[in-house]
Amino acid sequence: MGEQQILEIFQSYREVHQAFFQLMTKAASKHKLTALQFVVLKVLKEYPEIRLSDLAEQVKLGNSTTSGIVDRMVKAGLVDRERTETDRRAMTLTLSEKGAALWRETEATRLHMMRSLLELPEEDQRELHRIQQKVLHLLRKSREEG
Amino acid sequence: MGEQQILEIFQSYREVHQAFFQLMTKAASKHKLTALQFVVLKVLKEYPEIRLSDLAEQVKLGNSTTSGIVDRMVKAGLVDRERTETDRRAMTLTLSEKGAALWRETEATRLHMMRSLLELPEEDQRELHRIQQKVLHLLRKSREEG
DNA sequence: AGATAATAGTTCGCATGCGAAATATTTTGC
DNA sequence: GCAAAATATTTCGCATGCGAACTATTATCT
Repeated sequence: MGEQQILEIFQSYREVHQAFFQLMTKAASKHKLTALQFVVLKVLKEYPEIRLSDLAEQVKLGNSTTSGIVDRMVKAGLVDRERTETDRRAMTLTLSEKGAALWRETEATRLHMMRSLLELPEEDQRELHRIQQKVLHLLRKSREEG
Repeated sequence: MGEQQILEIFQSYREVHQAFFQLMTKAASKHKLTALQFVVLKVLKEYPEIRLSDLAEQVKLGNSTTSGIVDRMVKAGLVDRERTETDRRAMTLTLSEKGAALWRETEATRLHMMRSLLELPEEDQRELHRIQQKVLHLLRKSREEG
């Protein structure tokens, strides 16, 4: 596989990633949310009282990035952010009343957004997952080796 | 495929994309470049006198994003940006002497960076490409349908 | 217990990334 | 040939995204 092919894979990943992101952005905007706020809303619904670092882990983002996203949601009144009782370094995140209500309103939008994606055959999903893991492994190995 | 699986695919794409990006960032930083400057350097080498919109097309980015990237490269003295003779709306982009020299210096780094990636079997590359196209198609269809 | 190390979040500086609006130029319609 | 539409790029506002530096708190080591 030559340099050209590698660059093409790199760009094809960015294309798919951005297409995904734009699809979610469009869906989220119906509720005056951003794509990541849409995702965070779901995580907070599933994991009440989650810590910021655990949320970051869930959404596969760095701490500082997640902190910013949460901060904007707190300012918008969607999330309550309080110091954790048992560890006063940490923050406990919970959906506010407004956030929980908004989550319920987004359900139809979520299903509608996913409609087309459901068409990807199970077989392809498995293959995609398998190769993704392989690629991730190679990339991480390469990164470690410097 | 449920909502959960879709979100997982979305995140796995972001993970691979970011791993790629970080690998390139690390390689590029050896020459005091960013990942995208690294890519643009190569495109400008291959397509001298390219227009900004054609460069944007090549790297799969929007015009405004590409404009910013090029602007920083012009300020760094790597790229010459001039009004196109035949169409004074457009800009013609070329590597400067400094940019061309830097490009030559990056060759070893490029090859080194790609080393691990070359291990992905041809079979997997083809499968990956096939499924990527399918996913992209589904995403675009979904986007158009609103 | 007190110094030291580790951990959790936030803030900062920088670079993407987009769409919308603005500017300059060219093309089209009549 | 001139008004209107189309096109190329830049600028703007906003939201990611990262790592490094900073603050506050907790854990560890002796």
